[in-house]
Amino acid sequence: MTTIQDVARHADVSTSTVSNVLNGRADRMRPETRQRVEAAIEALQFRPSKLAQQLKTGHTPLLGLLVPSMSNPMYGFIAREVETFAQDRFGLRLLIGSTYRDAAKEAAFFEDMLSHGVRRVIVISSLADERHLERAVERGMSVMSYDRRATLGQKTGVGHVTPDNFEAARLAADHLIAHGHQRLAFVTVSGMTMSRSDKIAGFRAAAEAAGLSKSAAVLDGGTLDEYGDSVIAEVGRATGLQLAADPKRPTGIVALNDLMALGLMAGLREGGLRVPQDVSVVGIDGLFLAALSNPGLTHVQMPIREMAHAMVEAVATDGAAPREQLFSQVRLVERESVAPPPGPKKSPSKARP
Amino acid sequence: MTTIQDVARHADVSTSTVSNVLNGRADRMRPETRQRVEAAIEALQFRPSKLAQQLKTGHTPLLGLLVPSMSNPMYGFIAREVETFAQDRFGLRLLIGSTYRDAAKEAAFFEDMLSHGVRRVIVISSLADERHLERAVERGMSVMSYDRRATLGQKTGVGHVTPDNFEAARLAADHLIAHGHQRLAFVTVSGMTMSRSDKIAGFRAAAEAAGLSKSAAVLDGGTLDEYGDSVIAEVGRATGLQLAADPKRPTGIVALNDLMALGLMAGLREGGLRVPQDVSVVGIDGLFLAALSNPGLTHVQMPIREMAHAMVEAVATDGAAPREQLFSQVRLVERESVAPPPGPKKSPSKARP
DNA sequence: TTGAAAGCGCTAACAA
DNA sequence: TTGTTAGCGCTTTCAA
Repeated sequence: MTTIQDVARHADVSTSTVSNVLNGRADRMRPETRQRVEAAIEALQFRPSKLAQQLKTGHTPLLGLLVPSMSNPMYGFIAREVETFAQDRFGLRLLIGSTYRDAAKEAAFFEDMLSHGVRRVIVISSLADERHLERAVERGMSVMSYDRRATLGQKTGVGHVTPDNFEAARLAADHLIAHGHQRLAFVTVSGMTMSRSDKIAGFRAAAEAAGLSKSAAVLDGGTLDEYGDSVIAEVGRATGLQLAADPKRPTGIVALNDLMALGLMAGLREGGLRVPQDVSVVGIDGLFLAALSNPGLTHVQMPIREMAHAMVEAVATDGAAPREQLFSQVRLVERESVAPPPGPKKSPSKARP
Repeated sequence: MTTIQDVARHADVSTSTVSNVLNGRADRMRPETRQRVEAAIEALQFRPSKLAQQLKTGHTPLLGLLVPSMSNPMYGFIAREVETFAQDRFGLRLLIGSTYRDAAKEAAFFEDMLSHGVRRVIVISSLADERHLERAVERGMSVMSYDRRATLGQKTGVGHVTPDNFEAARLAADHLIAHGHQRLAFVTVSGMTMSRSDKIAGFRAAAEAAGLSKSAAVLDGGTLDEYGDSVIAEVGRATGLQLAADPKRPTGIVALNDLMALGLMAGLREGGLRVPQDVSVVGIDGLFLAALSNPGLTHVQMPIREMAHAMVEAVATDGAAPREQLFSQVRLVERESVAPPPGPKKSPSKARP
């Protein structure tokens, strides 16, 4: 491996001179010297070891990203946006880890990041508390958390970026209501997270505003095991199957997210129901896969890219970018999974009971 | 930050003694000494800096993974398997990069890996030549390439793991043929890669064996732009739409991969055709998403996890594991996207012309 | 059984 | 304008 010493020798200068050209301090030397150094670098194909640079400076151009599972298309998309932006804009490479929603794995990731000298981490966690994140901050890390609001009135070193989950679910429920649905349901999985409760609140607010509180239910489809990605679709499918067998089922359903909505549609179909003729479904997220489903899934699009960029900016510019952000640009994308409710119902225009 | 010096001072020993307990050489000291050191480590919450260790030893417990795009569910799945296995089995963390199928980005990734001291890299590349990989090997890297066979008779430092693409496509085409299809097509995108040509060969072999060569076509759906993941589904959809308008269209289609198959089905549907009543579709890959589509996508399942593990093993054990492997355990998973061809056709049992 | 010391490749005072 | 030098935190001879 070529070192800075080799270059110095080759160019007949000292290592500090080489270091100076490496670090943009070429003004401190004669142009001729600089050229000799550059020629030597080129000739020897010298690439400074980031390892050594890091050891010396304490900084490493690495960004840590912790997701529940990389194979979940949603997290995959976020990861891609984070990686591309971090690299193009700040020259940061991405160190990624899947936690499978396991606290021990999450803690181990932080330990490793620390010992690797990584001081910037973005976390998508569904863990109940944030204490391990706080501890990382105390140890000198800059950490941004996705999809969790800051706990009210609690000062923290951890920054937060989150979409407007309340509004997203409200929009989804409203869309169903506007089509005349009166028996509504929000389908989720076991375990309450901040974003889930925000969505539920949004869903309930829409129902209430339409005077439908009594016929709006929140359905818990079951537990997510460690692999939480294809699994969430499975939970959706099981729920769909169950719903199909229930004569008092809702006619309009808001799903926790797109993957669950896709599973739900599959389950409903397996149970002999048609979407949207028998049941309407709305997802939340904005996955491109929603455009491929049959029927195309109507969903609420979250500003994923913007949020990914905001998180990168926050950890990369330490302090210069806002660390608490709510992204409210959620919008409904209409496809074919929503229609008026079936049967002898009033028409949408006079749907109020 | 706590250093080995702090620990040594706290335990009243030398740094070498601390280093010895850190590296499992506790036999070289009195149990009492060892205990003092361990107590100090615990008390100070000391975690050795991997940075410094790396600089000294030249090894870093990092694995590089280069994929075309992390947001492609297929690559996301591979990435997850690679990461989990590398971490659980070898304690390796994952440094990941998306290339968007761009040669410059790919080269830059290798440069960075090198300067970070990363010596193990797994690459999923669709670039035409492998010279940049060879160069990395020459510079001391251990690299495994996915989905590309070694070029025949060319000795190389780059290892290869690939599924049996020929067999996968053959299986898919055979399945269609067994259902009585006579007008077959393989739908792909522009640009030939090794795995694509293997699939095409397998498809053709099946057609030929059934005496259907003349009515088996290879369709190029168009170019993949830099974002090649949702895009491949778009290409599929466009192709489906086009096919729907063609009265001489094939009745049985093998898609390059599952994502393309999903897009194809959406396009066919948009064009007014029903799958499988009008056109049958078979995918290749084994994405869990295929189970959610409507109709459920029949596809050929590749042994992704096994291949991911094999690649990790090959780079992690340098030399101890085989570096050239073909995974032949491909199998057809039947769902609902295949049926006998429509119209006044012979029945499947006497389909041979 | 333990410690002193050299050095991995680099940066950045400080000197010259 | 250029060079000398002291580390960054660790591992590993070699000596005591």
